[in-house]
Amino acid sequence: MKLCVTTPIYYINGDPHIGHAYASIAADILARFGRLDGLDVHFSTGTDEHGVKVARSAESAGIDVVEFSNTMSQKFRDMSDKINMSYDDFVRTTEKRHETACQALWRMIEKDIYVSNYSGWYSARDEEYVNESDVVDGRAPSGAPVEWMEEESYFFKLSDYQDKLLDWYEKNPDFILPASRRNEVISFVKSGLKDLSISRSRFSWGIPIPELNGHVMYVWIDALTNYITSLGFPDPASANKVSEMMKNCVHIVGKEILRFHAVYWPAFLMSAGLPLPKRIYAHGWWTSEKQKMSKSVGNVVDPHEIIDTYGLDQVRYFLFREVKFGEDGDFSRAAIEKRVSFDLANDLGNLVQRVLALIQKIGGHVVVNYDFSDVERKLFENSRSLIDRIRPLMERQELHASLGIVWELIAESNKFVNDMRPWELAKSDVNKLHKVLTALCESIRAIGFGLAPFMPDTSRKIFDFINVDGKLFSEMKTNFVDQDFREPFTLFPKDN
RNA sequence: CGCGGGGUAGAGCAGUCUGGUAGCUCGUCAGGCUCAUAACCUGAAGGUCGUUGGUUCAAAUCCUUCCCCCGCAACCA
Repeated sequence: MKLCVTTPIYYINGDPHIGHAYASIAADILARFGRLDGLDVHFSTGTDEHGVKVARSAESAGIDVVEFSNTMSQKFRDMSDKINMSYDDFVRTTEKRHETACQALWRMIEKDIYVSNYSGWYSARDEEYVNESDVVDGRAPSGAPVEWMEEESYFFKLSDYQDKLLDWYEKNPDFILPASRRNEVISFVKSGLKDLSISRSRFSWGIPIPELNGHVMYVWIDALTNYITSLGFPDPASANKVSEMMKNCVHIVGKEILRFHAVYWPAFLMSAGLPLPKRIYAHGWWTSEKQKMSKSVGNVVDPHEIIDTYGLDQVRYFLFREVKFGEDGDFSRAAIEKRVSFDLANDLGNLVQRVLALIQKIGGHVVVNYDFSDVERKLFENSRSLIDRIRPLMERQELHASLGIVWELIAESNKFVNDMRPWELAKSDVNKLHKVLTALCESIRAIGFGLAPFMPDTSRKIFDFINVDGKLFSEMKTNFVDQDFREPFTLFPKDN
């Protein structure tokens, strides 16, 4: 079984912020879950580097556009590494392989392409077309005057795909999630699709259209194609991989770019005769301390800063526990501090600590005993079934709910310790004590696996405590054997 | 009258389809327990379920009036 997971390719016009990290971590969680589940995973991310805005930013910074792109792209790569992202490939749209892929795709959809004139309100000062609804009194939002402009452009016959797309959405009701977003897309498509302008001749920082001087591809084909560039398209040797991976592909996107992925991209793929992805999942946006993030307010959350302050796994956990994936949420210091203290230190950290400390007290050795009574059996079964209960949630990208299930097991385990009072069993019933500890080893291992996609470092530490390999979920089906355990250390120290 | 979602305890939400004592998580207060960075248990406070009128033995739930909030409304990377 194959699984392809993608993040958007990030536009390099600004520095990475917590929103970029959020999308990337979400995709990383899905990719890690897939690998632990034994799937053949391809996980790609990258940067989107063409367009007039980038050319202009480079110019105003007095830097060559290629050098500018290198620098900015590296910032996103640094962010990806900072968040412990397990990507297999980082696609830059300025790479030669991507130019090849875009031009090949262009040829494959050429039957749906025609030349005409693109017209719209153009702001010479901003060097871009302005959305008609944003033009007020002949001025762009920037205040610059606009004029009606026409230029030759190539168009994609998107209008021909309206019915095919609606048919696809109907036959694949989970193609777009969450459902509320799917409804928006469907209503948009039903309102009627216009053909899409897919080239520009007014600027040159882009991918040249094959055998056509003076035109470069305009955003859509250039950007969206990255997903198959990463799979080796158009190399014939990769054809099978492209096809199989795309069928099992989950695109994580921001809600602001949903339409491109849910309408334009499937239309291009249909036109090219390539398989459509399995899922387009639109995530929400974060506010910062209840306010929209903006440079002028000064509340933009820098992933590096926040990770240095709270720790990587703490941040990864917070982002996917605090808010239901797909909805908007608020990022606040108070909220993350509370989650770290209560959920991580008190619930999770303390569970691991109290159990392993107990084992140390009895000499660091557990005599495994699966001859359970009903109480231990219940914890054992809930532990062994953990991943099977999470899997259907992960298949629908319900990341928040998945963590909720893990915390249910953590709570159950803590309660189990309270109820069984193993510190007393150590004096009264050693045989029973080892059954209790065996059940707790099972639950801690299950918790480690449940956390593994979300908090890889923490998970690794837990596995090391209990001598678990931790590479595949299938390990959870094996019984523990008698063994010695080392002294544990505190997973989430509270520094007053 | 563009399409859609929503207004339920301090916060975030479920419940509305298939009417029947208003629920979950977190927070607050009091007690118990304590192996541990503690957790758990017991009890308590806190809601006229946006508004108006109606149907009904009974309405958060069905019908109706009005108010408010939020998405989407195409070239936005």
